Amino acid sequence: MSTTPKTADGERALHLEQFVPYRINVAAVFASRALARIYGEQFGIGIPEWRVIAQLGEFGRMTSRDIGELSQMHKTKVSRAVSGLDQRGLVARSENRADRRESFVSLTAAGARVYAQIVPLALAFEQRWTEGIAPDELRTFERVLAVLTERGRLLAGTYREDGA
Amino acid sequence: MSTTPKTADGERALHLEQFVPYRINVAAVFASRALARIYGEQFGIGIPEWRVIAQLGEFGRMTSRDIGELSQMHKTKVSRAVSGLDQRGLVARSENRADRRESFVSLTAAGARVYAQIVPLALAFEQRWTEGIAPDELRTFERVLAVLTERGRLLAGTYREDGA
DNA sequence: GCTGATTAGTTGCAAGTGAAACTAATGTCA
DNA sequence: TGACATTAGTTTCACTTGCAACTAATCAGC
Repeated sequence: MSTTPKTADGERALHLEQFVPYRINVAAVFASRALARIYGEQFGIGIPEWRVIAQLGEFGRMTSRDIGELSQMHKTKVSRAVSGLDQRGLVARSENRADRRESFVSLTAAGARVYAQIVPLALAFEQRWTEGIAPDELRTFERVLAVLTERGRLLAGTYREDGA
Repeated sequence: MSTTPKTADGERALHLEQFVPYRINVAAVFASRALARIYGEQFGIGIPEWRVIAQLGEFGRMTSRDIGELSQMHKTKVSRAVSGLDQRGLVARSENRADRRESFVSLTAAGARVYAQIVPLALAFEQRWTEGIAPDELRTFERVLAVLTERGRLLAGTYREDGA
């Protein structure tokens, strides 16, 4: 694939359309946009809200801090997403008497219904998106993706989107 | 890797941390952040500006429309990036007498110097980022990424970020 | 148990974003 | 030639975002 092109003076040249950080970004934008359509148009839910719902649906009651850590979101993003979902009655907050700084967030019955409706749509999207790709190639893809994610986290520096 | 987990009632369950659209997004965010550090801190340049410079450095004089098409950016994003770079003297605009709606954009000498400085840094980043990954695995990764990008473009609907 | 550091979460603010409307120029077709 | 559609690029607007500052609560060490 990349044949390490060089300029006349021996320097390696850059071709944006082959530059992996750029390419992964473009792919991510398309995937996000397609997914956002699904839960945006049909449920009026954005990506941060979706991530909150997904975490709560999977793990049950948890704090905003844990939601942010698991879903890789900045604490302000989590805060706003939870507030919005709370106002719309999809999640409920309950005080933690043992530590009154934090509060537990959980899906309401309405929120659980939304979760149950979105999950099959999300999985169907992933299915259509990766359809026809050989399973072993997909596994390789996912393995490399995991390496790049972890190394990217380091190269991005001390910053973590959960705010620490 | 993904063993297609199911819930008690036979429905496939969703695990966000294994959900490919989510994972690719997280990886993209880390990569963008790390790269943005490089040309942000050292050159005061953001991602859209960087993409404009990269295209002009690779292809020479071109219109904003073409820049947007090649670098997958919305025309308003291109417009703002070009304006900013123009004000800072890194690009110049020249009228196309044959079609006065559009204008040609090209790197100035200063812009070309910035380009020449950033390219090796960007390539070095990519190198560090993908270091240690077996070449054939990386090729598979890139091939699958290309498929996902193209299919994502379709699944995202008629929308194209270049505005058409 | 008191003082300073840390943590969970919220809010103000400035910057960035895309959709839609807009301007100016060009293309199309009768 | 004239009327209408299309295109390149800009601007306006509403919305999202992350950072920094903030509040309230808990922890650490003496």
